[in-house]
Amino acid sequence: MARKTGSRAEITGPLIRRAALSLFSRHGYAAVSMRRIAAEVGVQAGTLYLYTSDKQSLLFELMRNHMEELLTAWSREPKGEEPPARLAAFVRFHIRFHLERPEAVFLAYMELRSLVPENFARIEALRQRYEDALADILRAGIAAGRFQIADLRLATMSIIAMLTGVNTWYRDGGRLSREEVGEIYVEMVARLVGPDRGAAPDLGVLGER
Amino acid sequence: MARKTGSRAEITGPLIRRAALSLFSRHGYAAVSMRRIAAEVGVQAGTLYLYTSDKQSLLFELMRNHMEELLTAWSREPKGEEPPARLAAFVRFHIRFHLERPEAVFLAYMELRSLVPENFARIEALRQRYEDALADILRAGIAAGRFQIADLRLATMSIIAMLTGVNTWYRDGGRLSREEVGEIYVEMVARLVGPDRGAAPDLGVLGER
DNA sequence: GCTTGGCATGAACGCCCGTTCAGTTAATCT
DNA sequence: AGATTAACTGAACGGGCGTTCATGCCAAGC
Repeated sequence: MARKTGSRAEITGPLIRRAALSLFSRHGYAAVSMRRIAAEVGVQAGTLYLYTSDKQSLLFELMRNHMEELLTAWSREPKGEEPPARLAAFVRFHIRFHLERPEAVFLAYMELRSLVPENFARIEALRQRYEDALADILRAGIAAGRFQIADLRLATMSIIAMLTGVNTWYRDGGRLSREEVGEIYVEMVARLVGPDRGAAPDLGVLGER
Repeated sequence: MARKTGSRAEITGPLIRRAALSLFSRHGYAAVSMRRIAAEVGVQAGTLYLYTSDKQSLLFELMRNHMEELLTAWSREPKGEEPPARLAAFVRFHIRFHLERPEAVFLAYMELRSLVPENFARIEALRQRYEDALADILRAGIAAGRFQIADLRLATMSIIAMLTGVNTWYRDGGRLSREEVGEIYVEMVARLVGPDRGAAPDLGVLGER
């Protein structure tokens, strides 16, 4: 028979990570003390060291966990065959995934400079793999004559930047749903990469709103 | 007769602001102590308080100064008449201005959360005015039938995000000059906002590289 | 009922923080 | 030469920092 509840440790660990994520993302790594994290969880500062070796590791594990979830989730995403469909899938996935975990996204973008060099390199490598996933789609689309792109790297960085930018302004309960935002971005990104209009929805549908 | 050199105070003040900008942007506001800024300038910590009322004001003045320079510079920029030309001017201006002062840009984007609410609101208002400048161009282009845009706000945010993103990867001495990057972005933004191809340079020119 | 061991405490360590201010220096003015 | 003043020092204030560790608690296993 299964346990009804986990041991205390099995609960406290995640609680610490959740509190650290929330506080780090709101106030910044350097501005949040171990004592403040502990207070949020309801324990003393010393207790944190039963679950993490030090403050830097706590930050690094949060960021690594986020980046690995991102890569895993994208690898499991249904993507379609043709480059335009794959690109549309990437846009929808990116917006949905990032809007689901705004704190982790904010942390991963803002606290890179708080990582010691070794940890920075590891996170950077994971981020690079994600960028490459998009670049691969664009490259395939160029090769297939479906995209018209002046510079692959600049197009890649532009798309990532505009998609991630959604997190800075989107609020639930606003004018547009997440899905509506996703569809408008699918359209804008499709224009950005070239003249192929085959797989993109007709603008008129969105224009009617 | 005019003074040969300024008084010490006229030199030390700017030195403090420059050191604070550099350190804040590299390590973050919370991670930089007043003593460290003072050491960079070559004075004792107490001296800083002859030039700023406190650490928060030092940060706020740096951010406010940056945002006001941004708005002033844009207001003085030659812009052209037609919306497509104005949009291209905005793109070129944004990239040029931001690449000229990466530290201030980084600070203004990363340290908003370190501002007390009153200062945050003031910086936010300045940023809003800049966004509005772009939104006004897009609105005029829609009204003139030159742009085809599904959602004005989303297009505005997308363009700002992709342009500001240049600062995260551009390095002098790299594959492309600032001007080349600017022209490629002019082209990508032109596609984003609609089918009007009149004012945009032919892609072939860039494609030849 | 007693022992074991996982879990948490809370005091302590040495250090750094933002800010103040009485006192010192050195240039300028009369 | 002496007075004035702007510029800066360096010590001090109260407090918080990350981290360690001897000690205690209490539920689980015998």
